Amino acid sequence: MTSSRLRRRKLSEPTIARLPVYERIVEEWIGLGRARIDSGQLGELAGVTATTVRRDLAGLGTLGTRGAGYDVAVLQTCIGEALGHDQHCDVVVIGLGNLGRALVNSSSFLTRGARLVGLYDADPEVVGTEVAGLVVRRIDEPLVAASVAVICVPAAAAQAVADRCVEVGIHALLNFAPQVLTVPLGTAVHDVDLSIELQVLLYHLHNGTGPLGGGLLHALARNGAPPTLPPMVEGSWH
Amino acid sequence: MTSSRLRRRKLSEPTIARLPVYERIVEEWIGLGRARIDSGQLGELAGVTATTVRRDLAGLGTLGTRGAGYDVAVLQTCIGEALGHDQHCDVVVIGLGNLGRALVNSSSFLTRGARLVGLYDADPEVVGTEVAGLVVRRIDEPLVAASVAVICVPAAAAQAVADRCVEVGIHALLNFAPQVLTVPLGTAVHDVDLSIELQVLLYHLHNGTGPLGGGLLHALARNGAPPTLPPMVEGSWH
DNA sequence: GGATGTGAAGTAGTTCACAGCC
DNA sequence: GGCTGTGAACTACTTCACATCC
Repeated sequence: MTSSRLRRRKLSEPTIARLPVYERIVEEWIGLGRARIDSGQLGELAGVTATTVRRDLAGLGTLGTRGAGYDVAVLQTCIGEALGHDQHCDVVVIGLGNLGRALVNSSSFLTRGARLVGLYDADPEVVGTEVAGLVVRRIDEPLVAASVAVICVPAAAAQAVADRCVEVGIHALLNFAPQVLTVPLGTAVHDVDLSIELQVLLYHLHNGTGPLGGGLLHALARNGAPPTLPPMVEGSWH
Repeated sequence: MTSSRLRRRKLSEPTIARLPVYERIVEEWIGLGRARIDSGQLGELAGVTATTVRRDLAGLGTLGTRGAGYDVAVLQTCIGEALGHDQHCDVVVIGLGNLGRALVNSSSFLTRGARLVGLYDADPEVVGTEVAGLVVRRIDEPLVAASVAVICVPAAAAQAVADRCVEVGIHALLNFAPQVLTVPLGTAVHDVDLSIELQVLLYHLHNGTGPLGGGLLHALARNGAPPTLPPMVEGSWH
């Protein structure tokens, strides 16, 4: 089952962040019944160069066939294994305002490799209701055992929530609150700040090279890639 | 008003993404009544090294005072100017499901430099209601003039929405749908995939250096920074 | 022929180390 | 003394170019 040509070398951070993108595209192609994809096609859809795709995938092992591209089933398997989708990771979501609900109801957020095991909220109106198949518990109830906590509470409440996570042994936090969290050594916090994405876009609109025509594109799309693709561009600067 | 020591050199992409983080921290300090901050403090709160902070800020001009750090008011002004907060940018949000609502109601998303000018949704239940001070319009009504569209519709609807944005002259799209968008040259798409953040975290949990203790931290927090800071770590790998 | 996989080159970003100024 | 600002060194990532294999 596990491909023998699998390699377990350490992947670079940018590569890891691109793997979920490749995975989604590959699954789209599988859904469309297509059997193979080459690095040029995958790169165009993912917004990166063909060379980058090949280097990223080569890091997982010898997945392709020279002259014929990649088998999408092989890619799905190997990318999934690299991301740890063969194992399950227990996740609790704390805070079920609009953002928390958007995440737990998303088709893509908690699907692969993650298993939702607990929901918590402070609002008495929300506690006791069922969201995404789980009953929401009071935020001051004991947290169930989990590996990851997703923090979607208001900024003012985030630090207290983080403290409680640490107490019960959750050492990986995904923090959506715009609030710096203080945690002890041994706990990892990853901040996701949705406003940054818009801020960066605004920066480029104001300071971009040129008045929003090709100039912006050069700033936004892949760095100085020649516009080989005639009618489309998928800019994913990150 | 505008500081004369302002510099307008081009900033690197990672620097631009860190400026909103510095801005938020500086504003927190202003709210606390503190007058100055040094690169070490700012770096610790932002999860980067002091050197990185100094290099980032030096890109905006000569903002600090040797021996005394930075005046928080100066930082707020200069970072705000760099990000274009002195100008306003018209933004429409399309799709008012949980994610769209989370964004327009967020305290930080549409505050600085952006002005919300239109909301659109397909659901007849939602159309006509008021959200964040604006009446939601039908998604097939003409879009108002804007510079940026934030796309929060389901993946299946995203391409049609993008096409309509391009038609009415909106050439900067912030796409939250897990869907590759095809747009003509001259339009910039920036994809935000919330699931990637969790995927990357899962990768590190499964493949991290060590069994989730200090090992994970080293993988997640600033790359190999010596643990000088005694009780806290703010990991922000990105 | 055609597309992968990869050494080599190039580019971008970070960190070091210290001169300069308060 | 302390902290900024920055050349220089270093590290990481991307891109080029091509040998390799189907």
